[in-house]
Amino acid sequence: MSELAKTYDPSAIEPKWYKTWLDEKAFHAEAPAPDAPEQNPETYSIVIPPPNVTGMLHMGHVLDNTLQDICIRRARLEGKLTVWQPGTDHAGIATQTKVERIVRETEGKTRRDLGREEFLKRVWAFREENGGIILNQLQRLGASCDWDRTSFTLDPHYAKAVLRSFVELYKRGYIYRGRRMVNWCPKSLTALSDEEVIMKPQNGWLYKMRYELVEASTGLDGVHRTHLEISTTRPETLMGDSAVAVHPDDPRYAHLIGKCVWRPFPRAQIPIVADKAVDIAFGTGCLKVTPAHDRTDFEIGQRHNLPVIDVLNPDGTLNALAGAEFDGMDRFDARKKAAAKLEEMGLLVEREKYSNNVGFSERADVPIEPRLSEQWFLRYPKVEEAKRAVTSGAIKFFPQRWEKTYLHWLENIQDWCISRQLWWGHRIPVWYRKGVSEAERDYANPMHVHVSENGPADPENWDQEEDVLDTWASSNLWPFANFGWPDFEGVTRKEFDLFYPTNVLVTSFDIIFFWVARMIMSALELVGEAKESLTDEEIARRVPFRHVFIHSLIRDEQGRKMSKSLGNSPDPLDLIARFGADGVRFGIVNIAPSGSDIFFSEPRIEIGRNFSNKLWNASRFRQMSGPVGDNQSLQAICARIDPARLDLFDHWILSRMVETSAAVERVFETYEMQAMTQALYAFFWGDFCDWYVEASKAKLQGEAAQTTLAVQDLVIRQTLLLLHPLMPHITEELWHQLGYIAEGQQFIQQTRIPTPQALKDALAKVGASIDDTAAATAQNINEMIGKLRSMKADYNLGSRRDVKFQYVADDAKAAIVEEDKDTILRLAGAATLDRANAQPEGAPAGITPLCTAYLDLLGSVDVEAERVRLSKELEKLDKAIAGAKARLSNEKFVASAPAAVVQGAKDQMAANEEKKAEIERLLASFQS
RNA sequence: GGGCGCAUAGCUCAGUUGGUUAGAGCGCCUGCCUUACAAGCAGGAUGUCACAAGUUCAAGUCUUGUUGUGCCCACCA
Repeated sequence: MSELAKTYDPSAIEPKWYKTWLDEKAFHAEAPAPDAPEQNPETYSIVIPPPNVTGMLHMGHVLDNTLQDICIRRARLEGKLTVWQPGTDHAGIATQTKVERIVRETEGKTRRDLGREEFLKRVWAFREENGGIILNQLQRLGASCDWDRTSFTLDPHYAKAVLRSFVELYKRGYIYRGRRMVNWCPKSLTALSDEEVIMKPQNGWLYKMRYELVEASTGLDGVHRTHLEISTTRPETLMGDSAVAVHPDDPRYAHLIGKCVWRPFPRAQIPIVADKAVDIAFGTGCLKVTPAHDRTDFEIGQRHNLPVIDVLNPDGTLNALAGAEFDGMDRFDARKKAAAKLEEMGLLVEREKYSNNVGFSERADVPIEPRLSEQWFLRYPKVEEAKRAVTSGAIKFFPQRWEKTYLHWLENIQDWCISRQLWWGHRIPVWYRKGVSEAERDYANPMHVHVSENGPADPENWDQEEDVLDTWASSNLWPFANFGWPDFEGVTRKEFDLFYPTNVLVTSFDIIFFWVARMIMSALELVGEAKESLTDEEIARRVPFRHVFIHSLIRDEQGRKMSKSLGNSPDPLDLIARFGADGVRFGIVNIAPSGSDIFFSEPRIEIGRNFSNKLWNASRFRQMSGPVGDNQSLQAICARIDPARLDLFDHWILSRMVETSAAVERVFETYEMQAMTQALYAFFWGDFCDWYVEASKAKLQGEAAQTTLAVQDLVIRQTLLLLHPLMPHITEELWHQLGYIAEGQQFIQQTRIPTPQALKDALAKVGASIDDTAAATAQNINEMIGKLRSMKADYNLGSRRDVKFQYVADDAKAAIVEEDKDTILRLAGAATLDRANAQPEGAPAGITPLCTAYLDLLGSVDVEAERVRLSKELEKLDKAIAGAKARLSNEKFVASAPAAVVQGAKDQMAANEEKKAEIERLLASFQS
């Protein structure tokens, strides 16, 4: 134990301890060996939401992983066998796009220039180089993951699980091939799921144009028409129009149904069809139908057998079907050109500014195209059970309101397009027979299509499906694939039984659909025997986690999302360098409300750094106050307490310690982590440092010194244990510096954190039970000291220490004041505090819970100022008394309120009236 | 269009099942380098708890409505 430095320097402490923890495998846990005495220890497990393998740590990761680490480290302190499973996600589109860009920039080549095999080599090489970065960054944050278990979604064991899940779901009829409208990203050149499409309001134009009727005619409304007027935001696709639709009940057009209009270019007759999807009230009530390029239009087309005319290439340029003049043109250029051409032809009626929602590709950030294509789809399994998992309570969301979001999504669930036209990912384990064309392929015929984990026995006769799986179709196996599923062998089965289901999933709401719901459904379907439906008991056994802790998103100070392009995302490593990992952890949790979004602000992170320093200095003071005795256990410290020497302040701080321990314990029932930082901050800084330590300074010279130091050691010990999950490094360092480490133990985490009851019991055992009355009296003394300080400040004597006070009190209270006079003098900064029998002449007075105190101004009191001050106080009291009186005189209140509340009001009023009388007396004395 | 939140001090937010005179941090003002800590200490000012009605002995807290604001979902061209 060396002397601590004056200012805490985390850079010296944090890496040192992290390295030691790693070297000693402090975070590693595994199932007990078969011959171990304890075969079924209490366990606690979490799987990390795997970050993208090439990702960089951002503030969202900091919050998410700090919260997980808090849960994990607390579980260790509770003596549980604890596993935090780390790993990374291959992140199909994100990673592939990144490497494609690098290849393009450095070699001027596309992935197709390189070919699939060569390109994948580049991605693996890139992953080799960058794949560990984010994990190292998590280590710098202090994350206590079991790194020996680090997993990657393309590892062989994981790939096996992914293939197994595909084959099983296929066999059970959940996966099928279909030709459907999908969301197509013209930049990434792949299909996307609905969840990967972000709707954004866009300012554009609504074009109103005319389609010439083949035969002009008069409608039921008496209007003679030669044209139909149609509104569209996308004139560039009109070449793909194969009909115009009207509502069947629309009197304006009913007579035209079955007739034709001229599509202007390429000029062709297209029919007018009736369909209820048309909104009579929108625009003119006529809808041009482009089945290839709009979902609704596609459905209308299906109902009316309309041809699908695809005028777009996969990359978003127009093709030859759009006509020679548009062939090869970008879709947005084509929009202008099509509008111009309509205008030339005299068919453009008007163009008005218009704002509508357009779907954008989440990754590439370009407008997606609805596109008809052949894809693999998943009909979600166990949807009903997934709802029941939550409604039955097998899975609980915190905060609970997210359950509604989850259930609502399940109510409206659509089949999931799981194939991606990418190379980086799990290649779909389907093989097509060579020589059988796509047109004649029969998916039910095993001679045409082969689906298995290992492929056909005669691979030379088959071609494997080119597509890979959506990344989320592999990451949804994360909670069970990492604990040995599907082929449990030896000890992994035991591990699975011990660590699955995991206790809690910690994540933010934006991936409830992407990941959380899908994990639940896949677990319900795949963990255990194949079954049509599940009972509540089976659901409870299969779910991947018991709790889902949803935390908020971190935004910048103006409430904007953090993004690279805005440059508003602080670099966590920079913050860690300046404030320490513990400081950043404390700071970010301290500003993270459970409900709404978090507005990041650096000054608020500084609080964490400041708190670290406070903790450090309080420990330093302890070290300087006297030699550290036996601190190796709760019992050893308690044994150093002489119960006869415990004073009011000791009882008070011990009682606050127990209360704070209970408050922190409650936090882990609801995951309201912010409450933990607030409770610990208020207790350690506000109660312990500001009051207890200051009050005990005098005693350190006296006979009670040993007991006082033992109480300090006890409080600091409990604080370190309570704080360790949040601030692991500094607490570990202080644990060792102050001699808390027990014989034969290496780390703080090996200590069982005492429960509030255990603390009380340990104290009781040495005859030092906490005396609540004494604690309350100490509180009164604190209030009295506050009053004395305030009186000094009012007379500009705040910094003087030679101030003289007198007081008037009854004998009982005077005894208390006399008993603790030294402490009061010291903390109030006064020279004397003498008991007087009557009010001294012309001295300003203050009413305290224990006495009326008078400040000796040596005759120089400003009478007028004093009167103003007292009048103000009197006013406050009058208000309080009037309120209490009104209530107490109300019979209904006295009759129906709980007795304690009524009594409280009475006591309060009595005390206030006493105070009031005192003030009135003082005021009167100034009148004379 | 449907759903979910939020609205409390200048700022960011706490405020348990309704129950004394509504709190914290930051910022601001005053005074302190008081021997652990200036990343600190002491003191101080600032609130029609968005608005309106209702329930109740009692409402920041519960109910309804209004306004403002944020987010999620949805095929109005």
